[in-house]
Amino acid sequence: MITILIIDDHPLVTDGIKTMLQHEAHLQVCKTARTGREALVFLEQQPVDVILLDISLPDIDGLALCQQIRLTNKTSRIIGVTSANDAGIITQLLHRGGNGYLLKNMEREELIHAINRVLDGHVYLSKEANEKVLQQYRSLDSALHQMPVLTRREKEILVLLSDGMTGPQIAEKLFLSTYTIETHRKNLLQKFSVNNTALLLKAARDYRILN
Amino acid sequence: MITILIIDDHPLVTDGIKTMLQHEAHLQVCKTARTGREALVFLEQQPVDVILLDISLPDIDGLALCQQIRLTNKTSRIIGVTSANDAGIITQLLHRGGNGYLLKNMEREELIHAINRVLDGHVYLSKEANEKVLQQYRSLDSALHQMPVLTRREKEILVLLSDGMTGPQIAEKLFLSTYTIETHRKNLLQKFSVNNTALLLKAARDYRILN
DNA sequence: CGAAAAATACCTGAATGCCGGTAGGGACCA
DNA sequence: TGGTCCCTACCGGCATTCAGGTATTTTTCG
Repeated sequence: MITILIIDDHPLVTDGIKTMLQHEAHLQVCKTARTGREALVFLEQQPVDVILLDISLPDIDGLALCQQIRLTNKTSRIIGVTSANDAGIITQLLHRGGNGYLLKNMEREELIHAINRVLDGHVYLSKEANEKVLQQYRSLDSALHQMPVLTRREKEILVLLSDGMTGPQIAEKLFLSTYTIETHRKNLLQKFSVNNTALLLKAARDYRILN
Repeated sequence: MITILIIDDHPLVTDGIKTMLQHEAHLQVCKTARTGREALVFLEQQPVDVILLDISLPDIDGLALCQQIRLTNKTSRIIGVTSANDAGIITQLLHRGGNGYLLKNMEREELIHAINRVLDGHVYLSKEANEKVLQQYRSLDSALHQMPVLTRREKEILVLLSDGMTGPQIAEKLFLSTYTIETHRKNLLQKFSVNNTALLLKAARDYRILN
């Protein structure tokens, strides 16, 4: 018996999914939660095999919830469900421990197929969703995703920042003025279009400039 | 007829793949390239349906090459092939326009299945590769050394910090006082024995609490 | 050589982070 | 019913970062 948890605040959606699954004897929806908190409390007492998570919840950040579920729940398979077909969400979801991605206008067969796939250890992405990702690259703004070109000094300082060193500490280590370090940091922030060091390091990892 | 380009600098690998595909009448390997440059030059003159790209090339960054191919080549399906089974590479590959991910120790059937899937508009990830991602989370159970025990609130705030949010921003999002957020941050810093947020996030990743 | 890029350094003001506390209320449990 | 967490909130003070600049020197390269 495969247990399923549905997280969505629209009864219409949860009912629809339950209906889709009602003739599958081995699939049992053991709980529907309307909020992230409700889901987390439930999961603490009773883990499930598959979690269908509405990412487009208005009151809570679905992506953060996915990551949070993953923190304490290593074996569950999480499938993100959304109506908003935002391309960036997919890689985000995988980043945060998701195993699949479905659109709300899915067919019954696709839902069941997706559940089987993720239980089998695969990642399942809906065809429509994947098309959106490809469109991202087809569109012109892919130039925006261009990897920033960093100078030697900038890379050096980026690494030291990722080691958690502060500006003054780096300055001392490299026998430079603190002003100089801050100038380099400023240029790094600008090149990555971010506004704090945590985001800078995150972006640098995304671009595989940092580990 | 489906045309295939293989990019790999090991003849052993390219030959192996060609052998796997030789009895498939509709699949034709029309070119093997040993360098990224060679592949790009070829693609300018003759686009192909499927590209099998060795990501673990020593002389060139395979992920960057994937992105570069995608910039000028919108319809080709790109499948990353690697022996190094680094979990982080998968989402990177998708982020840069890849459509699939295979390990070099794949079976013939899996290769053909993957080609069919990506041509069908899906994303294909090898089961083994996906398992690695999941292992990241499972390894927590056998947990390493003294991993700090975090409360629910602390985990939540840790995730938001890793998104680059500042204290005041998190406070606003969670309808809490800035003081409260800073208290939680303070406790997190103490639990991980670090003295700034960059090191906190680094440590949390080391403990596989964050991605 | 000459231009462009990179590296260095400085400044100010505002915002945020870090460190050392303290402290009340609620939940859980022996 | 008393102890122990957890969550919440507050304070002062100092350090650091961020966001705007400007400006000089050194390096790189056609």
